[in-house]
This record gives sequence, structure tokens and C-alpha cells, in this order.
Amino acid sequence: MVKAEIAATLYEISRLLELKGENPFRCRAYQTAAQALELTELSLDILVNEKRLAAIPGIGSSMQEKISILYQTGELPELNQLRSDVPPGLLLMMKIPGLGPKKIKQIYETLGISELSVLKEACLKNQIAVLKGFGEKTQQKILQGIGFIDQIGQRVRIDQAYPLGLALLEQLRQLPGVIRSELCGSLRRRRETTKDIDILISSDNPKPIMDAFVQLPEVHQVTNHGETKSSIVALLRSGESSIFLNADLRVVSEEAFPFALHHFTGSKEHNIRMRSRAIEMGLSLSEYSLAGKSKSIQCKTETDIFAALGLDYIPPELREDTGELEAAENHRLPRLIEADQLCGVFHNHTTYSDGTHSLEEMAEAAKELGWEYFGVADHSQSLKVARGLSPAAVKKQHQEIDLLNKKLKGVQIIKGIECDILEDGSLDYDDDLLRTFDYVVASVHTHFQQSATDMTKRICTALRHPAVTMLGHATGRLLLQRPGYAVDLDAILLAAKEHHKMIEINAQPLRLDLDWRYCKKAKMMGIPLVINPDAHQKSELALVHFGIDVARRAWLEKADVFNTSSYEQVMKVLKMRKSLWKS
DNA sequence: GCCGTTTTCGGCCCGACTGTTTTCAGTCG
Repeated sequence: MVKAEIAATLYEISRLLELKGENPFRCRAYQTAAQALELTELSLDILVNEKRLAAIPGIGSSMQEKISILYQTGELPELNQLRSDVPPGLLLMMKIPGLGPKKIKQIYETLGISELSVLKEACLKNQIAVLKGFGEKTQQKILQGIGFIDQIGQRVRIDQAYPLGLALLEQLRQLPGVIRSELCGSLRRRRETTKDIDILISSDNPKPIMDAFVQLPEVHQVTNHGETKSSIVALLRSGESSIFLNADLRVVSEEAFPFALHHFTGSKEHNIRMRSRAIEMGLSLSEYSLAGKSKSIQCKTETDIFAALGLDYIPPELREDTGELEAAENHRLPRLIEADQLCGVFHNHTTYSDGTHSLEEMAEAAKELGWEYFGVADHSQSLKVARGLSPAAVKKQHQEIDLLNKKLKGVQIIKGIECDILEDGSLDYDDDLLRTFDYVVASVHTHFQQSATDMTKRICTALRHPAVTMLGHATGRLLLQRPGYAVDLDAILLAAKEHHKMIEINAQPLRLDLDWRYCKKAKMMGIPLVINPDAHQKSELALVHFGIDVARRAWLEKADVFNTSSYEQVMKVLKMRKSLWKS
């Protein structure tokens, strides 16, 4: 087993122990060990062979033993025992918001329910509300939760699906007879979630490629094994859970490759528009060719296909039928932002609040990514769970930043704060303290259950405050886990426009918030966007790539994104904003 | 299960919130 698989296994043990009602601290020990394992940079081989695992904080002698066994054998007897003790349906119930191990255990032990569908029935029959400690509202919440799980179906986040897709693709690329190969579908369009992996290959000899595909190590189940198309279910052990994801491989001739690439990249809506356009021009576009009445038009690349239809090349991210054909026809497609145009980031955490790396470590890591500045925005005082900064801690951090900025070469730290928007829309510090920051990221972390009216009012109130520079994760959504809080985003955009605020694209793949659809609206309204990794450790700075994907899907160009500006430009803007507040 | 200048037992992050109770358990972050 590799590190990530072992970590996933430890998380699973923790969950199973929780469901059995084990000592919560023992359960947490497995989580701590899993995290420690994920974080360590040393190779597992060395750690196991030299018995150095127990030297890692959070891993003791017992964990060292278990991890070593998992590493060497891929199995753990006690895990098998746990799995047979706890029905798998209970793990799924853990995904229902508001349901934790205790309540699930109670439902299981009193009613014998271990399947979501049965739980749903029980709710509808009012069997849950009458349980001790439960009630009408809890029952209602469980029903809603089951609805949400049904609704998200089997989709998987891009940060989980993309590496798996790449891993499959890389292995296939090695095979003899493969001419061209690409990931297609929503992964190529960089959608935030995906329901399957589409791989396209051109070759004159498909059979051995198909045979190799269904035998890849990631394959959990083969659902289709044909000459031109095969489908598998891939097993992805990622973070806290095992995820199953369908993957399709299609092998076509080299001549058909560009057409198939375009077709399987989609979106369906984009393809429909492209085909009708071809028909209007007396042509016929399919996944194999672009044909006229007498003969077909030769195309070697997608660019050739677009050109044959009188269009500029449309990047995959834009293929959603949201006006890209019209823009391509009139040579008005945006020059999309590129990752290397970022000069720094503004929303990050350090050991001052809930980050795992120090100010200096984070700034150095930012420098290694080629950035000129690192904006620190730790949590503000009321967010106790994340060790929000007291005014004294803010002062201390600012002193350290001043010292570091003298010492650091090639990167500068900018003083920011992720300031909580309190229940009534006021900010979490007084104005005197707020004036000491170069910028303020205002975010909602509490009272998610407010009505849309109240939440909208709350955020608009915060946006009116002159200290606020940008709005952090605008909806609080956690992809496939929790919908955003109820809020009128159009009203928020209007308020941002009116008060000259920026809006963050939170690049955490779990958030990707603001959603690209609204980013596009924001751009049209002239609201600057900021791509932020919301990094809690060094490695998370690189998450900006997912934010770049969102920005590209939103048609954003370099000029639309504030952190493509140099350090000098950024400081000039921030200073000007502050001077306007003071006057 | 981990950890230790209070060192092999007895804590471990804990306050806010919700929905259930009538003082609190469970969940969340």
C-alpha cells in the first residue's frame, strides 16, 4: 500500500471505531496518525524499514506496527474484523449532515436500519422522530440529507478525479501502437466535479490497448470490454474515503482522432451547437468526421475543425454553449488567464491560526512558486475553533512580518486578515485594528442557517465597510458535501460593484467558490476577482491551479484577476484604498 | 491510541449551536 492508501485506511478504521462507540480519543488517534502520515515528506519505505514512524508526532508504537503491516501486506486483521462488525451502509449515513456516529448507532441498534433507503422509509413513517433524543426537526433534516446525497449521485471532485485520470492515461501512453492520447469530457473542460473519466486514444491496433486497459492496477471492475470502447470502475483511495469512478476508453483511427476528441470533450450543448452550425454550412459533423455532400474535410487538429466551421479555436474550458461560438466567429474570444501570470496570493493561513506552517515557511514556499508576494490572512478573533487572532496576536504577527520582510529576498509578506463577518454583518475587529492591515478578506464562518434575506443583508453590510478589500468564499459551499448557505448572489455582486470590492475565487477544490458561472457575471460587471488558495500548509499554495481552471471557465483574462498584478502595483492599489477610507 | 519539565496515568480543543430537553447530548468546525 502507498501512503495515501494507508492514510485512507486509518481514516476508515477511525470511522468504524466511532460507529462502534469506541473511546473518541482512540478514534481521533487514528485520524491524527493518518494526517501525520499524509503530511510527512519522508518515504514510507525508509520510515518502515528504519522503524522511524514512531518518531513522527501523532504516531506511536502501536500505529507504527499497524502502518508497517499495512505497508507490507496491504491488510490488517483487525480492520477486516471491524468491517464485518459494522454494516457499510452506516458509513454512508455519516455523510448526512447532522447525523453523527452516536445517532447512527442508536438508529442501527434500536431499529436495525443500516441502509439509506430504509432510513428514508423510516423517516417517512415517522419512526425516527419518536426515538429518544430525536425529534421532528432531526427527522426532517435526515430526509433532506438523504435527498442531497441522492442528488450529488456518484460525482467526484476534480482534485480526486484528475490525478486518477492522468495516472490511467500515463500508463496507456506507454503502450506500443498508441499514436495520440488525451483525457476528454468534463475533466478536459475542467469542471469542478465529474462523474466519469473519458480517455481517447488513436491507434491502428486497438485490441492490445483495450486488453491492457482492463488490467490496469486501478481497475476494480470491468463493465465493458469491446474493440473500440471499454469501461471500468476504478477504485480511488483518497483522503478519508474510497471512491469508485467509472472510466471509459475509446480507441479510434488517427484520422478520426480530432473529431472524436472534440466530440468526447463536449459539452453536449456545445456539440449540438457545433453540429447545427455545420448543417447550416451544408456540412455534417460527427465524432468521426466533418463531411460535405461529396467528400469529407480533412482535419488534423481541433483547430482545423473550428477553422472549417469559420471559428477561432475554442479552449475546452469555454465549451459550455454560453456564447463561445458567437465570440469565436467574431474573433472575440478572451485570451484566458494562465497559471504563470499570478504574482502572489492573498488568502492563506499560518501557525498563528489554524495553518500548519510558519509565516516564513509559507512565504518561502510562495517564492518557490515564483511569486513576488505572500498575503497572510489568518482567522480573526471570534473564530475560536481555528485559533483566531486576538488583537495582541495581530500585533505580534505584524512585528514578525516587518522583521521577515527585511530578511526575505525576492518575496514580501503582505499583512491581511480573514475577518469574520459576524451575525449582524459587522466585522470581527474594531476600526482601529482593521486600519493596521494592508487588506481584509471578509468571510462568513458561522450562522450558516440564516435566511437568504438575512444572509444577503449581512454580507452586503460587510461589503459596505471601508476596511473590506475582498469577499472570501462567497457561498460557503463544500462541493458534494454541503450546499452553500442561502444567499442572493446577484445582490452580493451588485453590492461588491457599488462599494468597489473584489471577490475571491477560493481555489480549494472542495470549495471553488465563487462558482465560475457567477465569476463570469462578476467579470461582466467589472468586479475584480482574486484567485486564492486558502492554503493551510505549504503544499496547498499550488491549489491555485484549480482556481485558474474556474477563472478560465469564467472567461477571465489576466486583467480581470487582481493577483496578476506585481507587488508594486498591488501595494499601490491597497494603499490607495486605505487612504480613501481615512479621508 | 498518543503523550510526558505535572512523566506510565489520566488527560486529550472546545465553544457554539441545534434540538432536544428541563440541564444536556450530539454535531460541527
